[in-house]
This record gives sequence, structure tokens and C-alpha cells, in this order.
Amino acid sequence: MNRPLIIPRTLKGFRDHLPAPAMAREALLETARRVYRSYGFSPIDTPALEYTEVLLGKGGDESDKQLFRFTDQGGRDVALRFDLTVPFARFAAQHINDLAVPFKRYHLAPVWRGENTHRGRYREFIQCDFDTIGTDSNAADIETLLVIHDLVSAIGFERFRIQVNNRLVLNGLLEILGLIDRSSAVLRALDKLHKIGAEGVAAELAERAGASPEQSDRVLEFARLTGSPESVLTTLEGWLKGNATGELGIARLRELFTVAQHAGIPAERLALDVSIARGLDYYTGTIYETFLLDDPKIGSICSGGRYDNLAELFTSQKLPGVGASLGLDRLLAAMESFGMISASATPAPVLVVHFDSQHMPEYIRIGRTLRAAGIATEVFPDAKGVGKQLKYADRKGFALALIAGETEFAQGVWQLKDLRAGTQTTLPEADLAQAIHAALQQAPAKPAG
RNA sequence: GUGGCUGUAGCUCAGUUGGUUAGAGCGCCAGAUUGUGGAUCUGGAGGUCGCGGGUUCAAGCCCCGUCAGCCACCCCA
Repeated sequence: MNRPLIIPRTLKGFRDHLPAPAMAREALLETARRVYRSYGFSPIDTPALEYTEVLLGKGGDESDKQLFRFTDQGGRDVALRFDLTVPFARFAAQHINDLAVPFKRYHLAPVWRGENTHRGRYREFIQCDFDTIGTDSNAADIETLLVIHDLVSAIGFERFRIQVNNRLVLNGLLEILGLIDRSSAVLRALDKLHKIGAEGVAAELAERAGASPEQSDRVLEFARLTGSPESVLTTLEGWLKGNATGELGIARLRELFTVAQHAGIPAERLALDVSIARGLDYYTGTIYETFLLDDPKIGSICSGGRYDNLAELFTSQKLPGVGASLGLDRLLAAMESFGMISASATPAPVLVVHFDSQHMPEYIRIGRTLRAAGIATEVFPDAKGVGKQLKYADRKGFALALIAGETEFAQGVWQLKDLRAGTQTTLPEADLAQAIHAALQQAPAKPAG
């Protein structure tokens, strides 16, 4: 009698998370939370599902096509959010009277995009957004940069570069060149400079933006500016002289780089890249992208920018803002290829060996005692052989094992075994918690994640 | 969404011009070792060869479809 079994499977781009990677994921979330909170950002949450009209047309045509959209049981046209920024715009418009402005929020949550999958690109992934709304101040733009820097380095990366630009500078150039009405196509072409090279960009500029050879040359000449932020800005200043938009952009960038340096951000982690533009239509000012120098192909792991009109479709009140988003799952894919994910599959450092079923109550009790002392402890459920249990402990990545049988109970002591070093000490129960704390502190710093 | 590559045990892979009962290493389980993990040895379990259809006397191998993964576009975290 064979009953038909359901094939266990997951949808394209949707994944299960086993303990070791899931622990790495949670560690990243904790780091993000800690860094965001250190700057005064408060947590919020919003529903996964929104009315489709809330989401449609906010991120450009591509985002619209990628929406997971359906009709709910009540006949409503609904869709899963494809990012956290648009729901935040809706949220801000809806609750602005209850929020003190400027309002700083963080939001760690999954989003869904029905696009083709790759390494580091999934249809369900977690974004870690933080935004400051209700202020035009460049100080908010600068703090956004600092948060990105602190976050990526807190995760454990040394070799990364935050690339910054300002849409105002780009717009200034396009105004001068008479291309401002085609800015979306021009910027999209420009954004690919690093990928397809100058000739590729020139071709796309002519084809998709209808740019003349002269216009195209000017754009490319501009995009190829390299050097220290200060020297690039000085050059730009000459080119954009008299254009108010461009000059404002330059001033804000100059201030950003000056203050970032003043605040102690290492110069090599920061670059002015006038070719980055970002595809999302809603950005109007500063733009950020962050690349890992050892894995640039995975794409930007933390991106964002300033948007001065995000909530305009939901309220007549002006809500300018600036923020960025850490791509947690993309980052995790990179960390996995770097071997930065710990193999440990247990959040508890201590395993109590179930030596003798007669003493089970003692094992259960010592577990509770240690937990009360702040030590996460697992008690093995079966009275299997000690070798078996130690092998289990070894596989799961426990740091310490606690062993006691007839002999120990008769003497009122426990064997504390350090599985990493292979050493074992005999201790009275009163000394256990302290000894365990000491042993755990000696542990080499866990790799990030 | 478009094009290309790939899919054999839990993992990494081998499998001859299509030929009969599909293999290896690692891992897993059991034992050697009934109070001590990572080593060694012995034994064992585990596969409708991603799934469905077709060609053929015969398909893991050839053809079509489908699902999934990777790469390039597109876009982006």
C-alpha cells in the first residue's frame, strides 16, 4: 500500500534556511539592529501585503513587472511589497501626525520580487532599511553614509568601498546639455559604464536616449572623471558653473566628503563616482552604493539615496528623506563564498551529557541552573553512550560538555570538558558557572555572522 | 522576460560508440571500545539517474517538454 507522497520542494528563488546559515542570518540582523539603534533609528513594521495601487508605479516599470500580485478572498487587488521604501512612504503619509519629525526608522523584513534568480539574487530576501524623513539637511545624508560604513564594518568587512554621487550633479549636467527630459534613459546608460565600457554607453546613449555624438561625448567625458573627491569636484565646478542645480549638488558632495573625513571614515573606503545613478526613479539627491572589493560581481550590498518627493503620491505634505538598505541575503551569499559562515549549528555553548537515566532530574536541573546564570545549555534527551553524545556535541559545534555519573554524583562534582581544546576539569557545582564563563571568554572571536 | 550551460546517493563527482544487477570519495548508522568527540579498521543503510513524454530490441547517455540551479542580458539588495 503506497500512498502518494507530496514531493517536498520550494518555489524558484525561495529558500529554506538550515541552522548554521540561519544563525548567521540572525547575527546579521542583530548587528543591523544594534548599529541602527546606536544612531537613534526606531523599529517599525508594515504588512507584507499592500493594495496594489500603493505599490504600482513607484520604482519604475521594472518593479511593476516584478510584483507578486493577486486578488484576495475579498476581491481586492493586492501585491507583496517589492521593497520597504514604498510601504514606508505610505506609512509616513498615513501616520505623520503621530510621528515627531524628523523621523528616523529602521525596518528589517522580507520583500518579494518576481525576477530571474542568480547567486545572491532571490525572489524572497530580507532588506534592512533605515531612513530619515522630514529633513532636507545634508547632515542626514552624511549620517546615512556613516551608518552604512559602521554597519558594513560591524559585520566584519574591511575591504569595501562606498561609492557616492548626487543626482543634482547629474541633473545639472543634463540641463546644460539639454538632455534633462531624457534623464532616465541617460542615467541608466551611464550607470553601466563599469560594465559595458565607454563605447557601450555611447551606443546606448545614441540608441535609447537619442543623444547626439557631441552630447554623448560630454556625458562620457564627465563620467570618466576620476581622482580624489576634491579634484573631481573642482573639475565639476568649472563644468557646471552657473547651473544652480549642479552647483548645489557639488556643494553638498563637498561637504559630505569633508565631514566624513572629519568624522574618521577612512578615505579608501569612500569614493566619488559620478557615473553611478541607480535605476530607481525616486532618487533626487545623494546616491550610495557599497561594493565588496573581494566580490564586486555580487553587486551592491548596501544602497540608497535621497528622495525629496517620496510620499507625494500619498499626501500633500512634503516629506523629504534619505536612507539606504542593506541586502542581507546577498551579503550572506558573499560571506558564504568567503567561508565567513561559522559551521556551528547550535546557539548553546554547553551540552549536558545524559550519562545515566537515573540521574535525568539532575541533568535537567543543572541545565536550568546554568541558563539562570546566562549560559545557554542543551540537555541531551537520551541516555546513549558517552562517545555518541560527545560526537553529537562535536558535530553541532558545542564548545563545552558537562559530564557526571555515579562517581561524580557521589563526590558532588561535574566533569567540564572543553571540546575545542580537549581538556577536562573536575569542579564542584558551585564553581561551574564561573568556570564556563571563563572558558567561553577564552574562545577565539567568532567570525562575523 | 530573452539567450546559453548544468541536473547521477545527504555532499563532491565518475559512468566507454546507447547494452543486461549504476559506482567512488566524503558524510551518515552500527560495531571494534557496555564512563569520554575529532583518528583507524570492519560492516550496513541510502538511487523510480530532477520530473514527464518520445525514439529504440534496449536510455543515466539521444530528442521534446517541464521544474530547479548557475552564467550573460535586463534590472537590482
